[in-house]
Amino acid sequence: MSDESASPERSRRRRDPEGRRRVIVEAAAALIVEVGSEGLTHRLVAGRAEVPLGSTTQYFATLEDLREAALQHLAAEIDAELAVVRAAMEDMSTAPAALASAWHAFLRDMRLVQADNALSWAAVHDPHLRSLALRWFDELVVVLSAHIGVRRATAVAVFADGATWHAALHDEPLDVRLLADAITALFAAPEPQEEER
Amino acid sequence: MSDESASPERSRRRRDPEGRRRVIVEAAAALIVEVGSEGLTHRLVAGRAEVPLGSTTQYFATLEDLREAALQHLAAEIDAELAVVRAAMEDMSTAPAALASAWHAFLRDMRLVQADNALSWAAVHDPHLRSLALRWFDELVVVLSAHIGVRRATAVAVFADGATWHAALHDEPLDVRLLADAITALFAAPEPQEEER
DNA sequence: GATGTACATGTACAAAAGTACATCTTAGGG
DNA sequence: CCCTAAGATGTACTTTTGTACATGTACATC
Repeated sequence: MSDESASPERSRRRRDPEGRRRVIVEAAAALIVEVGSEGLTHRLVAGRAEVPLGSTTQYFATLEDLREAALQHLAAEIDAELAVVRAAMEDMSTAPAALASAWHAFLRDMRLVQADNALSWAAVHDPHLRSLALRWFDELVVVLSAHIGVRRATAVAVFADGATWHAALHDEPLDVRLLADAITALFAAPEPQEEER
Repeated sequence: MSDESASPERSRRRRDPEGRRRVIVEAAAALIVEVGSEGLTHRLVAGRAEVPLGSTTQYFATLEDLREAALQHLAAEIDAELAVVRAAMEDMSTAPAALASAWHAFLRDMRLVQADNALSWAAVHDPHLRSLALRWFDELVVVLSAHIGVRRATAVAVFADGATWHAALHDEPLDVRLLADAITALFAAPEPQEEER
């Protein structure tokens, strides 16, 4: 019943290696968001990307390679969203509320939330993906550290991660007020000396 | 190379429906911790439980049923650990530090951490598992709410969840001092009136 | 316009996995 | 001691999947 042949005339498409590769990666990324990286199959990707099965194996030697390319694509998308968060930190006086607002905006994008979930889960059992999964976490800590120190920054990032899972499991983000209150509190948490000996 | 026939004499074991079922569920639970609920297969479970393939299909009509039984088993284990956390809340004066300490103990048990990861991930795409995955979260919120209100309790639970993922992705828990500082701060966060209109 | 190369496409094949089921064996009642 | 139902076991069958590869075709070059 699949409309694989929706356009009976489309017998063969133009040659476009880069475009083809892009389409495949994007389809794989979308599928990972929907079914997880473990549910990925060549045939699913081919169907979603509307390319023949053979194309998915031609551009990626193994399914694992395709998976990784797709996860990298998702990580980049998540990372792009962090630009907003970074901007929220410009004015330190409004930082906690602005950060809460920026994070709330991120949480409203279920696609990104589930992308992060998939990436984190995949990284748990594949250390090779750890740096990818922790990219936004580490960057967030770096950005925040300049203002509130490493330990408070880490606490805020941990809370942000928890909020992401909460949003995924409740199909909607926590209200921005709660985020703001929590982040404000964490900004003011005690920061013990790290260098004391 | 598998020592499937370690005891050449063990041609057939005694009849023991309940024990057999238990062994299968426990093997499945252990495997879910190791490879995730999506990596579960009848043959993997049979191998781990050292029972014939047929036994895994006899006690569970479908693999999905076995998966769910195993996840339920893991949820119960996690839940049991919450008893310690509950105890930490008895003396309110030391509550934040005691809670941090109890949670740190939980995070040191990688098996439980990864069990929680697997459960959460599975629940993201299977709403049927949501209540199972949120069991400890909801219970923690209930316990904390009595002392600090729903909103602060939720913030603490969200942080705890984030800390669980952090531990999983770093192969070790955050230091107990950071947990304590963050939880203390969240205990003191502003709690807006919820009923105001 | 010929031609060769790189890409597009369809098909085939072996391995893995879910499931069904026929066949044995145990244990408890007659 | 016999007999039968419930459980234990091994195997076979079908579907799905990763991957290889043979073949077809567009496009740059001459």
